[in-house]
Amino acid sequence: MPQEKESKIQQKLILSKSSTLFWEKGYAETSMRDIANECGFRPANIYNFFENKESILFEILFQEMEDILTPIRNLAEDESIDPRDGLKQVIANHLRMTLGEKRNAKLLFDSGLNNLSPKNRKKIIKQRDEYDRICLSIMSRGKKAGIFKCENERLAVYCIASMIARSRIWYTPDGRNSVDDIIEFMYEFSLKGLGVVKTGAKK
Amino acid sequence: MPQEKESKIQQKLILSKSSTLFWEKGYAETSMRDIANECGFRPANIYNFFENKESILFEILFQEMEDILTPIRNLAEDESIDPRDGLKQVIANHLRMTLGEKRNAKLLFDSGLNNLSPKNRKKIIKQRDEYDRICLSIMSRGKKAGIFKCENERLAVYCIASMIARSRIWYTPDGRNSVDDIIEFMYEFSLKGLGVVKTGAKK
DNA sequence: TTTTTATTTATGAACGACCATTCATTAAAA
DNA sequence: TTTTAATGAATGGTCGTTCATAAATAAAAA
Repeated sequence: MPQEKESKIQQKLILSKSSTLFWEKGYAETSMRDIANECGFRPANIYNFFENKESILFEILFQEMEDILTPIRNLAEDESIDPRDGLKQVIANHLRMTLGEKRNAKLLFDSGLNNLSPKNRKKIIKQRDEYDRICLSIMSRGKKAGIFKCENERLAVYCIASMIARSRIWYTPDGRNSVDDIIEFMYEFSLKGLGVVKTGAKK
Repeated sequence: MPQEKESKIQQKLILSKSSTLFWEKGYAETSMRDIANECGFRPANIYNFFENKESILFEILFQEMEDILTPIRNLAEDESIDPRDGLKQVIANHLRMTLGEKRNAKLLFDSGLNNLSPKNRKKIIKQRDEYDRICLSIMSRGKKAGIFKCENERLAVYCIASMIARSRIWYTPDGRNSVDDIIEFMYEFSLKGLGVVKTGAKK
C-alpha cells in the first residue's frame, strides 16, 4: 500500500488552499494566517513545509503551467497531426484547464509574476515561451501546408491565447455557455480568423 | 487666464503618479508612502485631497474606463455607420487607449476591482456593461444586415474584447509590431472570425 | 499698500493593525 | 530514541490613517 507520506499530504493541502485563496483574493491580499486558518493549523506550521510565502506561489504557478503544457508538448514536433486539430487541442486543453475547477478566478498568473524572485520568475517565463513555441510551430506548419493564411503568426498566437486566458474573467459556470460551447466557438472563430474558409471535418 | 486651482493640480499629480505605480506594481503593493514620495511630499498630505487609498483607485479606474467609452458612445445607436467601421473604431480606440501611454502595464483593471467598495465597484461594472452593450449593438446590426455571420454574438464580443484587453500583457512598445499593426491585425482577424469573407474597403 | 484674518497646503509624530518570519518548546509518530 | 509535526510568543517591519500644528497662500480690512 503506497500510502502517501504525511509531509506530502500537508504540502498538498497548503498548496490547494493557497491556490484557492490566491485566485480569489490575490497574492498580496492573502496572509499566511488566512492559509493556516483554511488548513486548520497555526501559521508557524507552514514553515515546516515551505520556505516562505513566495515558494508557495511559485509552486502553484509552476504546476498549473505544467498542467497546461504537458498535454500539448507532443504537438510541437509531430508532423502527422493536422494543424487544425492541433489548434483545437490547444484551445480545448487550455480552456478546460482554465475554466474547469476554479471559480471566481482572478488573474493570479499575470499579477503574480511580480511577486516572484527573479530566479523563479525566469522559470515560469520559460514555460510561457514553450507554450508560445508550440503554438507557433502549429501555425507555421498550417501556413506551410496552405491551410492557414495568416500573415503574422506571432500576433495570431497572441490573439488566440488572449481569448483563452481572459475567459477566466468573464466565464461563469452557470451562464448560458458551457465550456464546450466556448471551445467550439473559439475554435471556429480562430479558424476563420486564420483564413480557413471551409471547415475541414464537419464532425 | 483660466489658471488651474492648486488643489486640482495636486489632485491630478496624485492621480497620475498613483496610476503609474498601480499599473506597474499593483494596488496592494503600492503604499501611500510610495505615492507621496513620487509626488514630492509626505503621505499625510494625500489626505488633504483624497479621502483614502481606495478613492484614488476608483478615480483612476473610472476615468480610464470613461476614456474608453466616450469615443464610442455614439456607435450604439447610430444606424448610419457600417458595422465593420464600428468594429474597427472600437478596436482601434480601445487598443490605442490600452497600449498608448502606459508601459510595463499589468492588469490593474481586473485585479483592482476587488479592492473597491461595493458601491464603487458597481459603478465600474456599469461602465463595463455599457461597453458590452455598445459592442453587442454593433454585432446585432451587422448580423441583421447580413454582414456578420456569427452565431453567438455575446461570445464574439467577449473574444474580441479579450484580445484587446490582454494585449497589455504581451505588447512591448519597442517590439516588431506597432500599435497600428496590431489594430489592423485584430480588425482583420475579427472580421474573418465573424465570417466576413471579402474585406469591404481595401483602404 | 500694508496689515490682519481666514483658508489651504504641508508636516512630524504617533496609533493600532496586520504582516511574514523566527525560535524555543512541546506533542505526536516512526 | 530519533525524527517529524505543531504550537505560542515574540520580532522587526510596513501599512493606512489620524491629528495637532506649522508654513504658505489668498482674501479682507485698514
